[in-house]
Amino acid sequence: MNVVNESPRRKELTRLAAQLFVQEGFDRTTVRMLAQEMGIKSGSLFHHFRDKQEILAAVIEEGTQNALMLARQALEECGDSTSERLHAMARAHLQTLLTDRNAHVVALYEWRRLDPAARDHLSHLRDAYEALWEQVIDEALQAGLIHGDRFLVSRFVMGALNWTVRWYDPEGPRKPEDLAHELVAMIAPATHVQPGQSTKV
Amino acid sequence: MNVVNESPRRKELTRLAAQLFVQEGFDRTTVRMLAQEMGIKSGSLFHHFRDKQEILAAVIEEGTQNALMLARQALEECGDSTSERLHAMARAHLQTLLTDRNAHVVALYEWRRLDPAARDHLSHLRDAYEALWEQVIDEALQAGLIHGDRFLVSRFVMGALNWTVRWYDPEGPRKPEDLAHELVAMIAPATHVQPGQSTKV
DNA sequence: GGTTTACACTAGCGCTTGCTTGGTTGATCT
DNA sequence: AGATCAACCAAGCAAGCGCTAGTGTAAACC
Repeated sequence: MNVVNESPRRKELTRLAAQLFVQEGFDRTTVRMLAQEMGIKSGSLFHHFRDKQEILAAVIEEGTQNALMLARQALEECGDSTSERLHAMARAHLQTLLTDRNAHVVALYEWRRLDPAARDHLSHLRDAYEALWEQVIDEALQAGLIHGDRFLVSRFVMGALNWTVRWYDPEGPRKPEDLAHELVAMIAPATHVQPGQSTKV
Repeated sequence: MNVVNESPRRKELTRLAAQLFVQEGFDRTTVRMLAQEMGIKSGSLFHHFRDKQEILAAVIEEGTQNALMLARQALEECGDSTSERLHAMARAHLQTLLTDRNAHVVALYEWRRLDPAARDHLSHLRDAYEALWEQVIDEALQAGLIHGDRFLVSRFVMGALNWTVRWYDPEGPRKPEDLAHELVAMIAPATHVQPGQSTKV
């Protein structure tokens, strides 16, 4: 059984699984549905994954790794100002929801279906991501850009962002950039944003 | 089959079902588990509900009706100022999450498990609740209390609030009142809050 | 006093589930 | 040419699923 490695085939299967998990939910997605989507028979599935749980864990790990990487990259590439860093984080978050939507939706909705071992492992990844947010929010608090309780503000912001998967329509007129702008404007109204952009209301 | 009426027995069963749906998720909760929790045999369950779907719909309807009622009541009882109305809505929302937690978590997490007919019926209820929010946010926008896009701001606020079920600990030191205060302070920092309370930071 | 109603029971049908088993294929390596 | 190995398949098992049929019983109603 090809349980340990990270073959390209396994990656492709993980991507397909994410799509099905979003459409049907984890519990309603049967191994036979997964196999069919992948163009193989259900028995063959267990050559790539130890069990159904491991497919879920693979989907979530993939998505979270990706988000973490993109957020770190966004922070490195943006300017030093606190306002720019807030923007960069919000934009990166929303862009991953756009480009890597399935894995993220699964991570948000099916987290509780993970068994304790997988949950423990993956929560470290998630904590690393949330730590990035808390750090940037800390900076914004110290700079007087936003006000309030560190813990509560970061939870509220994460909530507002994560909730977007429920209503955001990538085909609509609003771009991730617009949402990020609006969110930062909402919590830090006095902010001067990136050069070249006016503070729209 | 006692499918139509709203017997007290049925209400009690709905409450128990909500608890199990939160613990296990809808799909993982079997009719046998539900029956055992209710102290009856699985066959007897179908005297009270047509099928398993109907139990889910009952749970969600109960919770949403409740939230809508409490929000309307809160708006009637609070003062006329926009700031007070914002506060009242946030406080009411968080208090329902505290007192009627199970039904709300089910409504948030298991919405997609509803069949189309039930979803259609219940979405009207939910829309009525969200309309209350949009109305209050509209007032706040017009009063210049907060700024931004009407649609986006209300979605962000709903997200921040709904997300609280993921991290809020009712046993902890923070009261719903505190969260409501902090949220309003975050999006409307210049607000003068209720008499007798200082703007804490 | 007979009928209806509400609520519960027992027993199990028909089907689906995650997963296993034992074996085949075709490419790659030595 | 033989060995190795990932990838796949056909067949099916044991368990569990939602739900039904038919029955019992005590209280409520006419």
